[in-house]
Amino acid sequence: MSKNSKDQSAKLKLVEAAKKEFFEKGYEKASLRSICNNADLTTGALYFFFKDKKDIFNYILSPLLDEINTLITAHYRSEQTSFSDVSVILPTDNSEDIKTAVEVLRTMYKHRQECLLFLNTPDVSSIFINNIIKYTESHYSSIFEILAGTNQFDHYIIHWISHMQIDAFIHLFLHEENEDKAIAKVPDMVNFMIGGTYKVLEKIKNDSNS
Amino acid sequence: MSKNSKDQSAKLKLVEAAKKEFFEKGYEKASLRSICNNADLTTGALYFFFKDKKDIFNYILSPLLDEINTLITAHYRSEQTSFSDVSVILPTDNSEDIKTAVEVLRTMYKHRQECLLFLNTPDVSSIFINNIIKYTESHYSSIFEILAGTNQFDHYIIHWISHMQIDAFIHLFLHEENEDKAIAKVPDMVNFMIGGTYKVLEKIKNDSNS
Amino acid sequence: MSKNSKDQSAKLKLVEAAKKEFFEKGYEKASLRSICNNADLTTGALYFFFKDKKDIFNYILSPLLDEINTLITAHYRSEQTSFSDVSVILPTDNSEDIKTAVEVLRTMYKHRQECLLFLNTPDVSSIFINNIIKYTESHYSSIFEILAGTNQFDHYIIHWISHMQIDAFIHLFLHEENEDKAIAKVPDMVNFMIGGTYKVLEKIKNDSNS
Amino acid sequence: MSKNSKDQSAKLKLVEAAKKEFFEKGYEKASLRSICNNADLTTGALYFFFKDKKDIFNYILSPLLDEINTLITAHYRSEQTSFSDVSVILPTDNSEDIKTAVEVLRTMYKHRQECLLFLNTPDVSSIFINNIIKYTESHYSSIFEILAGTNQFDHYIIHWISHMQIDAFIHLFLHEENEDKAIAKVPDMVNFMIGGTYKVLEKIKNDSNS
DNA sequence: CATGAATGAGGTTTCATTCAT
DNA sequence: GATGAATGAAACCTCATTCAT
Repeated sequence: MSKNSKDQSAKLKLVEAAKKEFFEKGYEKASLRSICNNADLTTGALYFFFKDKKDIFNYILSPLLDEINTLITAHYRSEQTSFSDVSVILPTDNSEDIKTAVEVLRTMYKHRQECLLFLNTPDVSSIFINNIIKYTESHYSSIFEILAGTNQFDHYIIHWISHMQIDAFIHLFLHEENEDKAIAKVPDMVNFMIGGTYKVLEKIKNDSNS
Repeated sequence: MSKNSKDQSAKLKLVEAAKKEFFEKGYEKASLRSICNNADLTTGALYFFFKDKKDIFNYILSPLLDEINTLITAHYRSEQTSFSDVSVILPTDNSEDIKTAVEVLRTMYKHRQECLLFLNTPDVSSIFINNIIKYTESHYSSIFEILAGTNQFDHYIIHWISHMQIDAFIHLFLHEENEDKAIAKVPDMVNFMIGGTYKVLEKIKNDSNS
Repeated sequence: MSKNSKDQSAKLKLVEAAKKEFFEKGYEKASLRSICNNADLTTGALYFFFKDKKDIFNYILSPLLDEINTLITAHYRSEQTSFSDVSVILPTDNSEDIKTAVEVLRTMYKHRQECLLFLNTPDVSSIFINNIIKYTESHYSSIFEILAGTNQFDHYIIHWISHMQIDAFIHLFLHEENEDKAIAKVPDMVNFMIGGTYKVLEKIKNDSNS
Repeated sequence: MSKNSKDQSAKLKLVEAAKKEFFEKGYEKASLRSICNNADLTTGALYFFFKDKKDIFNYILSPLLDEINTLITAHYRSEQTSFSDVSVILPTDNSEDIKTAVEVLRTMYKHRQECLLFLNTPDVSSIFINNIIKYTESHYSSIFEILAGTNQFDHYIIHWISHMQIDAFIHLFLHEENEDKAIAKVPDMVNFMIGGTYKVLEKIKNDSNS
């Protein structure tokens, strides 16, 4: 046991100081010296635990990103197997999508600090987010082709809808610090997206019939 | 006259080199030394033409931002005078908004390079964009209250719709290099937004009646 | 142990090089690059030990200034308690002042190099010296009012006498490198000051009687 | 004639801007660019009129320094011829000295701005002032030997008295902006100096008799 | 006379990183 | 595990000065 309850392991102290520094100043402007000073340690100590600046940054984000990755890949794996009767009234039966999205949202709130940092670092987050958008996009692509009965339409609209869907969750997360309040807003957002998607599908059908 | 057609004025050379550097590396990581080297000039020369790093950055962006500001302020000035019969079929009569948006889009393509740089520099662009979102938001707020017949609803949804509307144009601009192709996609996006907005309004009405 | 007696700690080498540079070129024109070159170190090393240019400058002067401040404040504290029978033959009983002044002089010689640097940097020294002059002035002010029996006289003369008294010690320090020789000259200077002060007091008395 | 009464010759404008800049920032920190900007001219113009930074600085000071030099040299030339009966009551018959000093003081006030600048630039003024002190010193030296009847005394005291005498005028000039008020204070200062000098001479006589 | 452009050297400061101890 | 020292490169910026026009 440590002599003092305020004692933390050096690594933990570094990580805490780094989170603060990275979030406040951004990755580039964050100073390792500053991190070490705030952790009451020297730079040498940091380099014992971490390879370099990127390493400590990744170390902070990896629990969050791993968890999200797990959720997403699980989701898309299960999706390929299901996908049966789409003859429903709603143009998109995205109840599974929503379930996953809510899970992701919960994970984001669980690691709120890290997630804010992540979203504040576009160089890192954009790649990750774009990947998720691409998954979403290919998913919608199949649905659209089935529901519209054609693939003769501008696929940009699908990319955009996918982007918006992901962005909607990010926007929610950034504007509402309370997790439950955020989740309560999800149905409205989904409602909006369904309304929009329905309209778009309608137009595609009209265009293909004329 | 210049000896050689490849000769450009030093200021122009600096600006071109700076655009490239700023876009590739971002404002913070852009190096004035590097800009000057690429422009075949010394750093002293840059400081003859520009006060400091910020100054050359602003110099690059100001034509774009000035033009957009002019468009937007003109738009919102005219809006305060009109706003009469809303008893139309479409849930939102945003034809004027769209006209302005398309004008803004045209301006963005006119200064495409600068606009990409601008959007790539969140520290600068986020403030500007958030302002436009706020304008849009207050505009939608009035419309929603009238069309829904109540203001007893979560205003976050309006903020989000406003955000999406602006974001839609930015997304379009970033993903489509051809101006006319981009503009051709606007109706689809508007269609989507109308469909979504309609759905949201419907729900608000139902909720307020029950 | 160091490999070589010529090895000094890097900080010491920096301080020595800085003393030289600051004294020769003055604070403003002194170059940190030049200091580091002369200390066989890089500028980064300097910034490990010192916050900035001011910091290394202050580091050099503070032992001197702290010692002098201690002497002066002790002197003025004790003075407020004494100050009893002024019915002495000498117009000014400044034996205590002289004692303090000699102590200050000894401190100056103890840190001769630093003191020369200090006096060579008017931006820094003038504030410090003016404070001491002000103390001296208020001291003389009381004495003059008592001895002259009036305060109807031009107080500028007191300010000037105070200035001269302080300046006398500085002049002595700057012109005589040997401490004991300098101190040997103090009585003559005091003698002169007493002669002058006596004359001035005489005149004030005459003026106030007429 | 100029088109406009506000038009000044370019040289004059430069000189006025330079006086301000040099006085406010000191010689080293003064910026030629800044001077030229304030004079609404370019650096090239400055270099048409003046060789370099030193040149414009000297140009500003030379009228003052020339006038003072003329006064001083005239004074010391006349002095070598006079100097006859010293069998007077006053230890030093310095009526001529005072007359010259007052003339110098008047010249200083005539060029007050330049003189403040001069005194604010120790690198320049100290040489000039030391020269005057040396003149004064050699003058006092002769007087002391005659009046004391010996030259067996510490000549430092003469150097110091000379320094103080010059310094007294500078101090007066710096602390009193009104010329007539300043001159009115001269007799008190002279009185003090005479009192002090008398005391010192007395001591020298006593020492040489014992 | 004067401009406007450009140089080149120098300034202070910050930083990630390394390494002997 | 951790320290403290040191590197070396690069950062932004300022300046007196020059010169073709």
